[in-house]
Amino acid sequence: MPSISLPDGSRREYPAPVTVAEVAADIGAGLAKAALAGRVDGRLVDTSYPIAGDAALEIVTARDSEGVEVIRHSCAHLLAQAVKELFPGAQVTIGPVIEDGFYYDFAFDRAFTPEDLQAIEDRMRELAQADLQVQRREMPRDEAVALFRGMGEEYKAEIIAAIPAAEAISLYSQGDFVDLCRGPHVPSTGKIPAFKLTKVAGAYWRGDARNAMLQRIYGTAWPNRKELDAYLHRQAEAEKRDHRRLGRRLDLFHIQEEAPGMVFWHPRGWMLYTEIERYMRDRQRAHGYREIRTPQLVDFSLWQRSGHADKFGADMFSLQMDERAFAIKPMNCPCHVQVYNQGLRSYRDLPLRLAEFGSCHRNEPSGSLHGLMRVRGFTQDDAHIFCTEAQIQEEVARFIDFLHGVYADFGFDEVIYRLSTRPEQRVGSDEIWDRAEQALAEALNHQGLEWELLPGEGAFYGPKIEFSLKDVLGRVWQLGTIQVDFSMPERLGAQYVAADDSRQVPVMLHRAVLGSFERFIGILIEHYEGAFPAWLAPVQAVVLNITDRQADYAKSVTETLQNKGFRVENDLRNEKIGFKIREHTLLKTPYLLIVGDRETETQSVAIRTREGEDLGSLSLDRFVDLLGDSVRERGRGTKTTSAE
RNA sequence: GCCGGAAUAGCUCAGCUCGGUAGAGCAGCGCAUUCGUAAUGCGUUGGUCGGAGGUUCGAAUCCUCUUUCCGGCACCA
Repeated sequence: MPSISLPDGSRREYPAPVTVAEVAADIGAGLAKAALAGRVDGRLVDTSYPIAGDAALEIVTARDSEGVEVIRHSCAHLLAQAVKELFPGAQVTIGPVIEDGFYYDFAFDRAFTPEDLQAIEDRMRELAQADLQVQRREMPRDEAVALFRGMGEEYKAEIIAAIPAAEAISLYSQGDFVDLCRGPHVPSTGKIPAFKLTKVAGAYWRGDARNAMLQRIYGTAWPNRKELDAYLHRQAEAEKRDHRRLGRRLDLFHIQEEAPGMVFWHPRGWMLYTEIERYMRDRQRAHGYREIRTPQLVDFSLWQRSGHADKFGADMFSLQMDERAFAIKPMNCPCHVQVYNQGLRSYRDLPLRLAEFGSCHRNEPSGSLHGLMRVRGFTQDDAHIFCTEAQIQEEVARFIDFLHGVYADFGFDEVIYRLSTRPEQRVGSDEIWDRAEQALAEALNHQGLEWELLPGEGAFYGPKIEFSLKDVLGRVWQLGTIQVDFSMPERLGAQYVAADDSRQVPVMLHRAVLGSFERFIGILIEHYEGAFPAWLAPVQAVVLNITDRQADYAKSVTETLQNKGFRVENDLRNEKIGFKIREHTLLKTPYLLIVGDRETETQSVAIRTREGEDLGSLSLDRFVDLLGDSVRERGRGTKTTSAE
């Protein structure tokens, strides 16, 4: 006698057990058609799920995010079914839902071609059209292992064999296709309305590089054609923001074959870079850091003592000169300890904050290089705080405040916090790790921040907090970090004299706000789509004359603004004003100052923003104020000077 | 590093399937035009087709190796 309560608070009584689909039909024909799954007492189930007793029920449709996930998950199965029909030799493995879509990994003796992909997608459409019933059944584990082994599905059998023997396995079938799955799934293949296969790529079995390479097919699926199109449009928009493309178009930097993973900065890009560096230097000083500079090339033995050689020796650029081995520094920390070690330190010197815009090189795997985002030569806004254990929490808290201010100045306000704890390969005792992990967790809690735990993701010498932010497209980028290190100071002999005259080993906090300048600039380019706020724009304003008659006035305007410290250029070419406006708009210069006879006479400038807004004619003094304000507000500003 | 794809003028791309020593638009350069808010017109320069081998009478095109890039995977001190 199930009594079923619904989200609107109403209640329905049934004389006998009913399925989710039956309740949906009872409520209305429209809902019955839209039902993709159910949520019974909080648990997601199929629409065929029978409810025997009293329960709370929600009908899940494509309007719910879970409903969309069910569609994507079922679409992964549809993909697997199509592949098995077209390529019986392929073995199925796993097919999870991911953001905006799904993928399915197949073991196959060759790679799928783009033509295969098209054929598979066509077949999926036919199968969806056929509206095959999706059926769920359960089976004891060992029976399921035997079933899949019998079908030649070794990978699937291996997955099932890893499930505890006592658990019943749920299988889903549609047509002749059967797959192991937890579910739930849509009731029939016709409920997968809009999908597209997007790419094919290799992926390791169980995500481990020692295992076989599988063929992964990616796809996206949506409740309707319109949402699918909107998604594809978003993808195309994201592509327009690609920093590699904008980097070339805006003449910021380039990378070439002779120096893979290293950046050639052009004047405009370097202006942006040095502006950011100047800002960071200023902020750092204000937060009690002292800047230093340490060597690029250091005897290999230092890296052996620091422990880097053990774990990363193969990924360091090293060379042999005059029977001595050197390495180009991959990190700054061991060098910073050398600076710390000069002279005898007192507890009164702590905390000692040493900062360096440290140029580092790492031989990153060739396949991981990606524009400015992953390079082999980069510069960190690095610093090491030498302090006592008792000072850790306060230092971490101060750092978090510092970092929040910097991110806000760059126009980012959504920060994501993650705490990574001890990895398998590490230095230092468990007791030390306990203390370090706890100190970081407490600092986060003390600041009232919500954070996520990443077990095993810490650095080899200590746990870390990672600070990520969301850009304008909602993509998450990891930038800042603070790491507690109880090991390296000891390994490298750092000491201080405590109040009781004893010799103690300081704790070292590794920290960075932006991470690498290269990567951060890549993120900024994409976040702003190259339309940098005035304080960062390589050229803040450009003066355009209408005819040669105003050339002298245009030059004097340019000079006046340059003398006020602004980055201003002029464009005196004999071109139509519309042409010049178009060019400088495409170069995303914040302010276009147009001078014709009228402006020359009144000693003013007609201002047009890169957004196409006409600010009218202003006296030069008033424009100086306008630009000055625009620069001062940095990335916290309004629409005129930021992305959108 | 692994799987797959790509590399042709400064940029974006065509030519490659079916081998006969390269073509467009934009940019650049020259000339005319002096024109008030997103492309003025005409003319013109420019490439040993990523590199090295091979097949062939002949290779941008076919084969092998290699470098780099792109999309994933793995890695990321």
